[in-house]
Amino acid sequence: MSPRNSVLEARRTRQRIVERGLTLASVEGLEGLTIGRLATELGMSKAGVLGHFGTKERLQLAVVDAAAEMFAREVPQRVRHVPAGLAHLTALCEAWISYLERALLPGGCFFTAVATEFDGRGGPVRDAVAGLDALWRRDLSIHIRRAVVAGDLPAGTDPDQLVYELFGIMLALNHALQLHRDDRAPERARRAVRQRLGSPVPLGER
Amino acid sequence: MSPRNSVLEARRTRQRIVERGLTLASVEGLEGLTIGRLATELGMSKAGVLGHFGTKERLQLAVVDAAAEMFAREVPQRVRHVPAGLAHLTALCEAWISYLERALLPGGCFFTAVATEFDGRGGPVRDAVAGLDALWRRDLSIHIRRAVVAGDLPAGTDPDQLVYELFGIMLALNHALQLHRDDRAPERARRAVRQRLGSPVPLGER
DNA sequence: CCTACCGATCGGTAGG
DNA sequence: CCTACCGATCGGTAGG
Repeated sequence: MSPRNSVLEARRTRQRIVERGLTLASVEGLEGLTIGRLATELGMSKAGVLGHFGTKERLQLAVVDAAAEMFAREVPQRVRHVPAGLAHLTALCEAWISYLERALLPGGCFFTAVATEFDGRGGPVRDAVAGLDALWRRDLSIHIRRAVVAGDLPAGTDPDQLVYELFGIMLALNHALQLHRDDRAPERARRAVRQRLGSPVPLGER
Repeated sequence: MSPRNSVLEARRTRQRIVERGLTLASVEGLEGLTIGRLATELGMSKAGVLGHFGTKERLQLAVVDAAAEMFAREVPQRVRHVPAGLAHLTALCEAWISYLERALLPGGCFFTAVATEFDGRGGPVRDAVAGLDALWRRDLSIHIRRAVVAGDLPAGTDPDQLVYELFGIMLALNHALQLHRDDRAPERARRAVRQRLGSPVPLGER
């Protein structure tokens, strides 16, 4: 309510908190993300941080939203110009691998971390993560179906099976990168994707 | 030091603590495993619990050990009678799937949970988990090499690539079971394994 | 193995 | 957005 802080400035502060929270949570987890530490790192008071959200759970949900936006920006939006079907699916997988490889967040894939952290519990955070995961699976599934209809994937392809296997490839990539810092893992992920989807059309020929 | 508590009884108490700790940690994580909660659930004092380990970190390491023993008992030891090579590898994968499917621990695979929880940090707990993970990969790799030498897997097979893909299948299984309670996931895992290793020898013909 | 205690930190609130 | 504060819980220690 200080006259120096306009609504716009408050919104910017909120965004700063959420962005720092996302970075912190990727390493410490969403439960290990504490208001006190966040406040210290931002040079704010705890009450100043919490005031933007009300409760820790709503802060966690805001961080989940930010992670979803980041993933959308880095993966699906990067390839939105690629035609639907197999080409799009292949481009999505490459963008997904690249996203994990570049490690934009220090703790690796935020959703993998939060999914394993919250999968044994109930509550809105778990529901939000599960919902986003399901949405993403559906996106992949749609492109697989298109590719099958177009004859670019074998007619007998089971979309859910392929989604399952693609998820496995990416989970294994995140695991190898984060736990073993194995820099040959991205290459293995690409090989595994290629085996399932075929070679991508080279950039120059698109 | 109470005369009623022999060394043997102390060891049994220690085991009770570790077992309960393993169950708790599979849901709450190794950091979310608190000495106070463990004490309450066991009807003990905090000091009584901590006395067996000295520090929380050593309690965490004891829980990691117990998880490794459980996994060894449930997966490799169950198939130790199966001949080395492809048959053994196939049996290992089936035991691994079955282990995840039966969900002996309420939070799913302990190592997946702890690996993602600690992969962004340093310290002995992370090192212990990374070491066990590497050991398990090596076991799988050895059987793959044997199978290639015996001509049961294609000559060009890259062992590390196959280990990578098998890990992905199991990580995806744990993910689907825990986050979505998707009971068709074990079937998908089996199909994916079959595609890579071929059909297992039926039980009756072994 | 217990009671009794320590300083630090947790999420959150009151009041401005 | 701040200071000042709340009860609860954290990991850990002293002493028996």
